[in-house]
Order: sequence, then C-alpha cells, then structure tokens
Amino acid sequence: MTAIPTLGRLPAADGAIQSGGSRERIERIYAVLRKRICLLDYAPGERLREETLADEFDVSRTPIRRVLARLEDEGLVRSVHGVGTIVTDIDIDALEQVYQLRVELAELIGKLSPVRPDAQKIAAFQTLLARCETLVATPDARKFAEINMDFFHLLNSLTANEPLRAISELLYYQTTRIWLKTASRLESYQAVLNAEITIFHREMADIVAAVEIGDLEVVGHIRRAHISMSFLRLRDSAHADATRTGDD
Amino acid sequence: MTAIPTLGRLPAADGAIQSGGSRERIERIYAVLRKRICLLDYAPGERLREETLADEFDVSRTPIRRVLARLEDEGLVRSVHGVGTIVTDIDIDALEQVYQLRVELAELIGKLSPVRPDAQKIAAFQTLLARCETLVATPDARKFAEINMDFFHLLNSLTANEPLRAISELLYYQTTRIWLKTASRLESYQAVLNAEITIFHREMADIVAAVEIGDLEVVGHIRRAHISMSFLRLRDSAHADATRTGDD
DNA sequence: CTGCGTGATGTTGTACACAACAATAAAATC
DNA sequence: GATTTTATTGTTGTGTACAACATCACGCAG
Repeated sequence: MTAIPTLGRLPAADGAIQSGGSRERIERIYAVLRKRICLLDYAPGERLREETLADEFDVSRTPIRRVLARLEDEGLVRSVHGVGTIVTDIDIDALEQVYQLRVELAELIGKLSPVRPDAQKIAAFQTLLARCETLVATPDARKFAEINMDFFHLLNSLTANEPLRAISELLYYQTTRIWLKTASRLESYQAVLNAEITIFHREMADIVAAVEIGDLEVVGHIRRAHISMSFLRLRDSAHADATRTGDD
Repeated sequence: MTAIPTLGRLPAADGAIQSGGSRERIERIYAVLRKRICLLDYAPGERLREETLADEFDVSRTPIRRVLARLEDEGLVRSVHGVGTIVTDIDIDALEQVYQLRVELAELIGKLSPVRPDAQKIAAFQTLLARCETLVATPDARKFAEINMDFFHLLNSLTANEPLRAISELLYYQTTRIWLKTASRLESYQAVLNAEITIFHREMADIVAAVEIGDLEVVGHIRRAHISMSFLRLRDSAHADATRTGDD
C-alpha cells in the first residue's frame, strides 16, 4: 500500500523504555506511537491491536489504552468497539482548515513571548542545516520528514508561550503525515521529492539566517509564507494526480 | 473556602445520562465535570475521588478514568498516584500567556472561514442579550458565568474552521474559572461584580449589533479588545487585593 | 517536648477476566 | 444457486481485584 520503503523492525520500542515513573512511561509510549503514525510506519487505515502494542511495550492493555485515548482526542486514531483502533485517514482538503490556522500561528511564534536564541540554540539550527545539506545530496523521504520534524521542534522552542507551543505541536502532528502520503502516490515521486527538499533547504537557510541575527518576527513571516506555499503545492499536485488517475 | 454560594446538590448527574452509546456517555460525563470545574462547583485544589464519581454516574472507575485523563491532558485536573485527582489551581499570572493567545484567536474567528449568521443565529444572540439584561437587573456571579459561557459558544459557532473552534474552546475553559475565583476573594466583591456585568452587557450589545449587520471582522476586533481589557482589569484588582492583604 | 520511625488508611495505577459488539464464514432454507 | 440465518472468531469497552504509592496518626526514644 505505501510506496515509502519501511523496514520490518520498528525503532525504539521495548528497549530502554522501562525506567522512570508511570507518567514518563506513558509519555514515552505516546511519543513513539505518534511518531510512527506521522512517519507512516502505521499507514492511514491500519488497525492497531491494543494487545499487540501491550506485548511490545511490555505492559498491560491499560496504559496502552490511556495513550490511544489521547491519540484519539488529538485526532490521530479512532477506536471502534469490536473492530479495532484505526489510524485516521486524511486528505488534503480536510486539512485545509488546519493549515490556515497553522499559517497564523507560525507568525504568532515570533510575536508572543519570543525568546532570544542563545549560542547553543543557534548552533542547533546550524547543525540541522548541515543535516539538511547532506539530505540534498542524497534525497530520502523518511529522512526529510524526520529533519522537518526536528526543525519544527526547534522553531517551536523560540517562543516561551507554553500554550502556543502545545497547540502548534498539536496541529503540526495533525498535518505532517499528509506530505508523505500524498507524495508517495505521485507518479513523479522522485522528482517532487527532490524539488521539495531543495525548497525546504532554501527555507531553512533563510530562517537560520534570521535566527542568527535574532529577528524572530522575520522568522515568523518566512515560515508563514512557506507553510502556505507548501500547502498549495501539495494540494495542486494532489488534485492534478487525482484528475490524471480518474478523479476520486 | 469558596465565597460563591453553591447548593448542596449538584445538577445533572445520574438522571438521564444513560441513553446513547458508550462514547456519548463518556462525552456527557466529560461535559458535566468540565462545567463543574469551570463554575467552581469543584474548587481549585479540591480532590475528586474516582470511586465517588463512578458511583454518582453509575459506572465503574474505568470510564471515569477515561474522562479524567482527558481533563488532565487539557490541564483542568492533575492525577497524583496515591493521593487523588486534584483540580488544578490557577493564578492570573500563569494564565497571562493563555490570555495573550486567546486575544489573537478571537480575531481569527472573524477571518478564517467566517459563517454568515442566519436569522436563527441572530435570534439566539438577541435571546442571550435579553438574558444579560435581566442579569444587569439582578446581578448573580454564577448566572454571569453561565451566560458568559453560552455567549462564548455562540460566538465560536461563527467560524466554520473546526480546529480553530476546538482550540478556542480549550483555551476558554482553561481561563474562565479565574474570574470567579479572583472576584470571590475581593473585598469589594459585589461592586466589582456589578461593574463587570455592566461592562459585559455593553460588550454584548456591541457584538450583537455587529452580528446583525453581519460584519464578523468587527466582531473579532471588539472581542479582542474586550478579552484584553477584561484580563487587565482582573490582573489589576487581583494584584491590588494581594498587596492589600499582605502579598503572599 | 520534639523528632523520627512505623503502621494503618486511603487513593490512584495496573492487570486481567468478562461483556458488548462487529465481521466473517459456514450452513441451512427456499 | 442465491439468500438468509447462525455460529465462530476477533476486538474494544467495562468491572474489579490487587499493587504501588502517599499521607497521617500514633508511639517511642532522645
């Protein structure tokens, strides 16, 4: 079903997840599952069995259900009695509203309680930019998604407004899967991937430059523009592909 | 502890909550508990026993825990192992960031997918305005909070952007308790209540007028201004009161 | 009288058995 | 042979017993 090459074994599961209190454990399981969903390790429509997950993480169904309940409240899965817990399917049109909101929030990060980036943070941006440059050399969809995710978290840390951070994160995780899913269906998959990585690299360079001089408002403006354009490109290519293959 | 006069029996519990599927039942319990928290039926710091709630709603602890988990994720309660589920305490300073965000989102409701109000919706606004006028005549803190809540939901229905609605609601329920809590501690409780109701009535009249001519951008601007000013008034009176009684 | 340890009590977290429900396949009936 | 009915299997939702943990009271030594 998925054109994304995934490996048989999923990363970071029952290894060193035991330590810490019960809250930390649940938080870690939550983070792992959310990441898997967003990187399409779990494809939209896939059924997640609670007991399978319980076995993998070496707990009972109870804490797993706690995690799945949160993922359901956040719109990433949907549990159906007697059937299973299904990873929600998504399409670009349904996510348009989320994108519109993300565009606005991106600008707010530079306005509401911006934190002046210190040397360490700037270094983190530069490191990420370097990773992105190796990505341009050897394009890979999954690596692209991962760098994109790290980049988001780094940007999100530029505001001290906690609720804004939380909400931006929520919306990010609702939308980020759509790129991998849509792109993987395209005929011109490799070409689109290369083009998108190039554009992303340019955006990142621009933003890192703005971060270096400490102008977070500019960062907000750049991000706003890029999120908006990224959505439009995605929608266009998705619709073009849909009409080519015979609509719906 | 609370200066708000509450009655012995809490409304809307085990009566007609049985009907519907399991999801609807959980949703209803959630709504009831959330409302109780926001109207200070459960005061900040109060301990909610899972088994007590389970008895009241005539279910086991399991679905109650499902609801409490969501309330915890939304920041209204916090479960502590071996202690209890405690209604989160709040103070005006901690909520400043939430208010800043709400101010921005209020404006977005008029911008993102605004829905032209039909006759029925306008009528709902006018009905609410009438309720507010009776409130001016006979001030009552709890009724004020309830009308405020209804007003919020009505305003929130003016955008078709679902994620924006959900997030606005989330932030609203995080902040709305602070007014009742702060006001109830004030020396000049009655005077502040009367003044606040008068201001609220004026805001409502302005907004209803803007709704009637269908200008949702203006609605957004008015709300933005009022949320902002309301917060400032609250913070000032809270701090003035704190210094008067000896800081802390 | 104070400080510390220890047991009793109460509450949430976990695990597990079972009920409710959905889907599929098999079988019976027309 | 097609269709309806029924049985079987698989999954989530619920209830409940028990474990883990925190708190408080009580006793006891200093």
